[in-house]
Amino acid sequence: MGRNKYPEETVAKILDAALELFCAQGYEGTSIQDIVDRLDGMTKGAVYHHFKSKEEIFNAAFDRAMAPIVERRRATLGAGNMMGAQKLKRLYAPESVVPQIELWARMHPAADPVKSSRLLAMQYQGSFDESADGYLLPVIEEGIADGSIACACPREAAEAVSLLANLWLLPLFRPLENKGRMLARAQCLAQMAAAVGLDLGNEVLQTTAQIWDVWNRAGW
Amino acid sequence: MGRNKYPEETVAKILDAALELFCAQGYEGTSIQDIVDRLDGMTKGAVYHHFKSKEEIFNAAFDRAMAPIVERRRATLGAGNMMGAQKLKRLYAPESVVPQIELWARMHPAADPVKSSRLLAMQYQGSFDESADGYLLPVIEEGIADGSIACACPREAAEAVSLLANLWLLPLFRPLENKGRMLARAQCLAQMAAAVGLDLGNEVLQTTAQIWDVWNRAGW
DNA sequence: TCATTAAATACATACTAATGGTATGTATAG
DNA sequence: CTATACATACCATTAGTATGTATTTAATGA
Repeated sequence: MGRNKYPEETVAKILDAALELFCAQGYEGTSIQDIVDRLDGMTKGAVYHHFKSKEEIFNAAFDRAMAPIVERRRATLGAGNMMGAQKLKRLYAPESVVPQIELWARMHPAADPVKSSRLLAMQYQGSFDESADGYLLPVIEEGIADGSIACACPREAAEAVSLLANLWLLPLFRPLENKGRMLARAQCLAQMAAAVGLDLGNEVLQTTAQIWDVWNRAGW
Repeated sequence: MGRNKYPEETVAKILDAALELFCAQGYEGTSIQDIVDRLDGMTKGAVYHHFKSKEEIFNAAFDRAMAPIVERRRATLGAGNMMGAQKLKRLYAPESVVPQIELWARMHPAADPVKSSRLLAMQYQGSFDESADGYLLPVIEEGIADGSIACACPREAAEAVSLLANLWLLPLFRPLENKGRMLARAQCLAQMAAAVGLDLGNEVLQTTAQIWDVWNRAGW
């Protein structure tokens, strides 16, 4: 076959297949050939025409999947009529978190830290760069500036809360027996956050309950 | 060469080389051949005679390195003359933590979550299984039983504190600019722990300062 | 506006080097 | 003599590359 009129469809197919496989089998557990095999009839040449390495495919796949979530959050936080403290609560309200969870649920990452080590590293780094530095810290600083938040160590609080929210509250890479334990984690996190000046809001428990349901509805 | 009179020396050499390489270059970044090349004259046959897979070498290397630390901690916590609260403080006192840090400092893991993703996964899993379930939760429960600790969510507190201590306070896989920021993390962690009933002790800041020094003395 | 052509693009095919692991051979210790 | 501690030779899989080919698109000219 020669060239395709709509190469972006090919790219989309590659990224769809890659995302699913990387989630289910991990980075090292997924070969380029595995991806190619899901691209009815296409070959490795197509893949390496559009992407220069496995690494690039991995990043592109997740960037693409995350893009709508990121955009949504940007829009939510962009509104100028909220104080910092309000925005903080918004960040952990169902309407902000659930779409993200639905994405993760669709992606079905393997509940095995070793198999998912690459994903785990991504989430770990993202907790600092994207969550903490990217939006949580700015919101906290906004809150401090407008007087709605009193936090002595904004950066540290942002990092700790992000890390706990992403790698502990969400049971992405380790199974969690039941809803009760997840709610306990949420409660615990909220208490710890409050101790450093961050009120995550009363909705956190509701949010968590919804997360659990979304998670399990997806067949976990 | 035929067989060696002291095969355990061979095993030790393999594990030493493996540990260093896995830390510096990561799991996937280290090939069996890399290890073999450090075993003056020996070949892959030797390696695969003593270990059945790369995975097994990885685990054995870290188990061996951690063994004295684990033993030491067991001994410390075994003493029956301390209350739970005391033992908890002991866990975060310099004499308990510094040996562990010295080990990590010798191992020099790459400060790059992706390169170190496998190590990160190990630490992540260890934070639950070894740290939280292994010794922190038992100590907390002991403290609750003897009345020295009041903690409403022991398991959750143990997990959260372990995770933060291992993956955040210790800057294993991400560089940390200066001592001040590390102390700020310690302070923040102590505050958060206190909020769920865990008093890590006044020594935590001292411990952290020492950790920083050990870390940097090792050429970070 | 439309045919012609040149160039860029979208793939397919064939290949390479490196890798984890295995099968098997051989010398030595016990 | 047998089990063990290696060495040697080999294999299948993998990420990635080099190159070939068909088709789309852009440029050209009338």
